[in-house]
Amino acid sequence: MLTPSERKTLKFIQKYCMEKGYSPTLTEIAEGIGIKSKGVAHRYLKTLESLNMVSIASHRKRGICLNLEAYENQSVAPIIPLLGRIAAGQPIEAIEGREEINLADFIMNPDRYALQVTGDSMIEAGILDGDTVIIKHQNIADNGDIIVALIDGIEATLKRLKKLPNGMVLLVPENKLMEAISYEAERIQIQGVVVGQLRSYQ
Amino acid sequence: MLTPSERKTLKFIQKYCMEKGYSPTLTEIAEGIGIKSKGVAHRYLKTLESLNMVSIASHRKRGICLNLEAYENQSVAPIIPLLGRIAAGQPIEAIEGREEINLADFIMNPDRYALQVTGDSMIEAGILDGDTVIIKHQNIADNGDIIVALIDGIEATLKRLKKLPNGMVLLVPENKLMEAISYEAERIQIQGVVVGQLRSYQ
DNA sequence: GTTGAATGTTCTCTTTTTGTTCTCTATTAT
DNA sequence: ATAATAGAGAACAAAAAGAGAACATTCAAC
Repeated sequence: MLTPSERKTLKFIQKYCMEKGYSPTLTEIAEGIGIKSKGVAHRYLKTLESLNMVSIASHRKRGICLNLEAYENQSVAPIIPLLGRIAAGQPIEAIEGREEINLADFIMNPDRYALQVTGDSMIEAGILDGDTVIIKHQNIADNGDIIVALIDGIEATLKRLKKLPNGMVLLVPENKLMEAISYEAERIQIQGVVVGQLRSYQ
Repeated sequence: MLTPSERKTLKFIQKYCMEKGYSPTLTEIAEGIGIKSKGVAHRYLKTLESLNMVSIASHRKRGICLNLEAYENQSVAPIIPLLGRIAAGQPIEAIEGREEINLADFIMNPDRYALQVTGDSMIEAGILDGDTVIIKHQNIADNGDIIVALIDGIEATLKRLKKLPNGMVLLVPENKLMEAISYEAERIQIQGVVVGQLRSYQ
């Protein structure tokens, strides 16, 4: 059984690794758990190692490795429990099989990047002013995709793509107050396709 | 596990390639990660190559290639580059300061969980059928919060909360086709507050 | 082709940061 | 009193970071 300080140490390491992608130094751990001595932090770490909670690459800097099996219940990976499905007028319905979602799967990929959306042109597609969209970098897109389009090499805009049979493309806003505009295909350069969207209410 | 400098190098290359469409030179990498020596940059690159994160065409100029597959299953921090702000009719505007978004911020706290939304009751708030919402578990909420409400201990629903002065609470759907319904406060139990929302288009 | 600037590669060196191992002290529960 | 838990901090070893020189190779201009 862990002592409170050891538990605190483990929690700190978990959080740090999750946020940064690499493990903390002894000094950072000491600071993180509110003590001044890295020697003490080292001692806690040794205990955690002897309990197989972590493994430590000797003398390597930032060489702490969380032992996932021992700590399955603690979410170390960017995973949150997916409790179920909520619909108006129903109890929350549990989802069998998938019990958690991994945010990394959701959007992480090296050719993805994020853009913050300004304006209301896509509100009827559920993309609001201030939302963040995840873009996959690619130069072609399918009909109906929401794309980042570069018009005449200058203006950038987020619109739904519609290819017209006559070599024109239509950029369709999802907002009744705005008009779709058609362009000659040569004027439009596709910079990427929206593959995800997220919003924070905090 | 990568050292912070190696990670920084990888991130820089990733961003550079995304923006320019070709890989940076050693001098550019050195400059990009804030050091002066291209020899050092080369050393980091060699480490990344040995970890299969990138492949390097020997002696070729700008011969760095990101190794997508290896990068994927690597447990990296859930961070993606935030390239800028997109508004209709403007070039993409760079955001100073924040250059990446950390998905872990979304979910760091252990009292968060996810729910998949069914139904259209919140579409005017940009929460569509099939979206996932991140819920912070708490029993009280402020006026205007979007909450998971349990009605009479049975039905669960996602609505915006409005407290009425007479001890009643109003659960307001964000959909013109639906009616807000008021309940005696005792019948409503708050299960959590929506702190985030995400959607995948894949 | 030849040439020269730009770039990649390989080193050695120094400095800084970090890990490891101690010893000493204080507090608390049994 | 004793043992377990906490903490401070010194001293040393080792790794990582960085600078920069020297040389090799490309590649584009001539």
